[in-house]
Amino acid sequence: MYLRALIGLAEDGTTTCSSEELAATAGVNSAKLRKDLSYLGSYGTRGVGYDVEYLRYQIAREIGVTHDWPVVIVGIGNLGHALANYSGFRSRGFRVVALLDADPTRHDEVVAGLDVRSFEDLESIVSDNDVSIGVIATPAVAAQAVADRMVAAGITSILNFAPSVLAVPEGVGVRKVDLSIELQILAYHEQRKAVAPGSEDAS
Amino acid sequence: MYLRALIGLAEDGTTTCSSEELAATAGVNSAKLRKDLSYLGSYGTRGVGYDVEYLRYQIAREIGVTHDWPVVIVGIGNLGHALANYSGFRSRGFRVVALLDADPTRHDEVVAGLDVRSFEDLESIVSDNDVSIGVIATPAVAAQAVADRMVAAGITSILNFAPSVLAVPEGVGVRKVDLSIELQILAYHEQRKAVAPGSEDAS
DNA sequence: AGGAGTTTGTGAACGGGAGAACAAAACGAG
DNA sequence: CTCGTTTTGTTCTCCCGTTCACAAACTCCT
Repeated sequence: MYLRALIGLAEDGTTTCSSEELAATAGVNSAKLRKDLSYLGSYGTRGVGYDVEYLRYQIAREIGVTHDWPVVIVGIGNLGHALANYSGFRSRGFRVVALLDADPTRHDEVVAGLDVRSFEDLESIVSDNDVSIGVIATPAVAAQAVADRMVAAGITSILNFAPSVLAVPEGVGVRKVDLSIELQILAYHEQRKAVAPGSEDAS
Repeated sequence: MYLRALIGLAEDGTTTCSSEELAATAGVNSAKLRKDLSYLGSYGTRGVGYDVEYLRYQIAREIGVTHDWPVVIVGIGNLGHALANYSGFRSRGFRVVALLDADPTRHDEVVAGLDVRSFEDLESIVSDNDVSIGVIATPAVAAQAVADRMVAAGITSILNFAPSVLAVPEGVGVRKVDLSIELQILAYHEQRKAVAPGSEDAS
């Protein structure tokens, strides 16, 4: 998030910024921002602030966006389709090297300039392209099997969009994004507002 | 998440479950699960466990999924397209009532059985359908303007997929989902593994 | 009926993140 | 050179979520 904010500031022509400004742009408290940055090193100048370009480079280096990360996406339904086309991945240093789907009827399609290939090709794609990150956009029932296969093929980080809990070996990273749970959280607060307008729930 | 897990158990024919089982299914600690459920009330039976159907209904009622929530999606690019078609929304009680885009060249399209309409129609759609939840799937530069317009139209909960911090008045709920930040977090841990294999960073 | 075995609900301890506050450092004016 | 101003880096404190541990409560078997 700080990197995003810094890129925005750089595009606006800002060369120097204080923790207060950067924190406001990123939407956090300035003390928290300074503490977070201090874990990376001491890249600010007291009395002056942070050099936007320098800090931007340091954060980018630290979090690894200087690399180009190859990614495979499994499950080319609606969501997989959108992820394959999502420009935010490319601009953040991620390169989608393959789209896989278990359904043979989808293997004719070309999505985002890539052939949709058979899930059976996973192992060769992973080893040929040195892929370490996989994205699961399948239905929930298939997610665990896909994850197992990914791990066996050598993938060590998984981004899971299926609404299921994945069991993976030690050392494999998993992050889960559940689109409808986010909406449910909003709906919950909406309901609270409607049930007890302006007052705390006491039942 | 607990509701998801309960639905899964119900589909498997399970009628009763212990906190231990449900916690394992949902991927959390059993003590945490019991404490979370205790905030809703005392719906379990000591020595027996929880009745799956009963608990399922109680959670559904509490979080508001018994309602049918109308939703508008603004920004019908790749992501908006996928969200409009995403079956997970419908099955969780959300109904997409309109798709809006500021680009007139997109107004011809029909996505997920709905016409893509002009962003100008926001106010009438919101009042006609009593919409309180809006989804922003626009580029980052447009997000704040869309949010302002949504708030003015009467929307009180916003799910933001654009990578920007939204400023909204008190009382308006905002949740942010940033797809590429999730990948960046995975890439960060990947880099750490590569730089210091099997050892802690000490620099 | 009574005891053994389970499982919930909750009080207490632990850990970690977030904000307030302050010392250290840099810069500029006189 | 010195003093005042600004802003970082860091410590201290507070608060909240998580986990442990145990009493209360329920079932089943004898």
